[in-house]
Amino acid sequence: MLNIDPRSSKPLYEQIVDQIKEQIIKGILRPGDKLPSVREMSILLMINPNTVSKAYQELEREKAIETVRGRGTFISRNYQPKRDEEKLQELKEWLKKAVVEGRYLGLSRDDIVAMLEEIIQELEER
Amino acid sequence: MLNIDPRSSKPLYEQIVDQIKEQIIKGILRPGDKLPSVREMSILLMINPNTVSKAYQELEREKAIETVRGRGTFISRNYQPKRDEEKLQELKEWLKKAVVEGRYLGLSRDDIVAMLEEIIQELEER
Amino acid sequence: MLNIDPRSSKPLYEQIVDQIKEQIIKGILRPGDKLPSVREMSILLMINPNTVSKAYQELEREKAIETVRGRGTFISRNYQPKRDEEKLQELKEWLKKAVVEGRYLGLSRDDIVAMLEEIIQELEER
Amino acid sequence: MLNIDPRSSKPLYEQIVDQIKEQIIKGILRPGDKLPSVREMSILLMINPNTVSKAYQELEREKAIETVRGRGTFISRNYQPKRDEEKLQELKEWLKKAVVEGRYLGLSRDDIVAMLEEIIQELEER
DNA sequence: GTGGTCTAGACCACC
DNA sequence: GTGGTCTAGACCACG
Repeated sequence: MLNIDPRSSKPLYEQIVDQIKEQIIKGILRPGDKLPSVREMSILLMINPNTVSKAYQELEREKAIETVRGRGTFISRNYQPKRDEEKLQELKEWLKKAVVEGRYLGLSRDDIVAMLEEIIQELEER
Repeated sequence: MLNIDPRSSKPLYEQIVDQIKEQIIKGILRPGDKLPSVREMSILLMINPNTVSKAYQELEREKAIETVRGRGTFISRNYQPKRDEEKLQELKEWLKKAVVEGRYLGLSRDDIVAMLEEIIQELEER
Repeated sequence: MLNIDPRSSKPLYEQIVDQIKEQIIKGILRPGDKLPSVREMSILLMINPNTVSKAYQELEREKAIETVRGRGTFISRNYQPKRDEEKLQELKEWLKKAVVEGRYLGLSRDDIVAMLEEIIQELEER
Repeated sequence: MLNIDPRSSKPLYEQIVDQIKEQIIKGILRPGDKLPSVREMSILLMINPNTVSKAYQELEREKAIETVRGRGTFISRNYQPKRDEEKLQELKEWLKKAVVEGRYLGLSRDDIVAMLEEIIQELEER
């Protein structure tokens, strides 16, 4: 279900967070769906439970998932996007980094826009 | 000249690297321009010379700058972009992260494309 | 395990890099093998951890080793050699330097070729 | 006559030393030939006279050139190669470095030997 | 003057 | 436990 690479420089917990959010966007995970428990997930991914726990906490903080005591963890039903200036800033940083790097790789302005659109396409296929 | 935030979670040396690359793309720094010496820059930014040195070495590795022994450090004159599959992958990761995050912030597909174009615009103003 | 000479003019970190690469080629270190941690190695070699760290980072940049977060550093499993024009040029420089020097030492053309073959032999004994 | 690159990581004086020795081997410079004075050379190469001086001193130490007071500097006539264990060791280091690097670039044993022979060829063309 | 290397010692994020 | 970052301060080669 998730694809974790322990050799990546991206922290494990962040890989989990990002991929779960991606799957929610894609519709693979839907509101109300149950996530594996921390313990199950840690076995599935063969990583430390603390790491999974940290990922879940982060997702809960962002209101992407909800924990119901004694029942488990679920994709949020009533998720309401709200503008978060900080996140928005972060988002722009990523875009800028991509553009600067793209320029260095010899990409044209259109190349980069096309790439972005392709990525959006992929995420919305379903 | 550079805008360093010691409280950011992004390492200081990486902030330096990113900003210098950004200024090169923007044309603020031009091929052949001399950068402040490691010592000067460390005073300007009020950080340790070793940190500046690390940033310069990283930039040199990426061929963005060149150091001339005993003379100083300069923006590369004949930089030739070359396709680097890995860097390209990294770039896509950033874009994807931006898109996923954008969705979570309630941005539409067009919002994000518009944001990207705005960022490109800013970088190419000159 | 490694043989470091603090009096050599070759930087310590470079000695480490070169020797580890040599041991990988020789098969003494094999893909998946764990390297001593930075701290352990620094104690083994009686040098500063930062110096070991610098060596490891350089090796990682060259994809000779991989670090797994919180677990340690390992010889890369799936290293794929790729042609690198620059490295190749460097390599030729070393050969040329050896040839010129050899001539000055009174070695014949065959002497030098024999020496090279002997060195290759040594590296491939296992 | 000489081809100096101030941006190279190889020290200027070493570039001079290496190239002069190379030209002697190639026969471009012959025993008895006069070298430009330190001052002339420094102007030719547009570098600091001290740097040229350091190169000449090194060449003289290696008995590749001789200085005749008031007359100038000349390629040695009576150069007698003698085995110098230290130099020999250095030479082997270069060869080894080339071999290790070559392996990493995916070169076969024969590739490397062929490269060496090609380089010898070039040096002996005249 | 320049950058490169090294040490000692500290703090941090991640697992 | 792991490696990554940063500081302070030193020494060195090079030009």
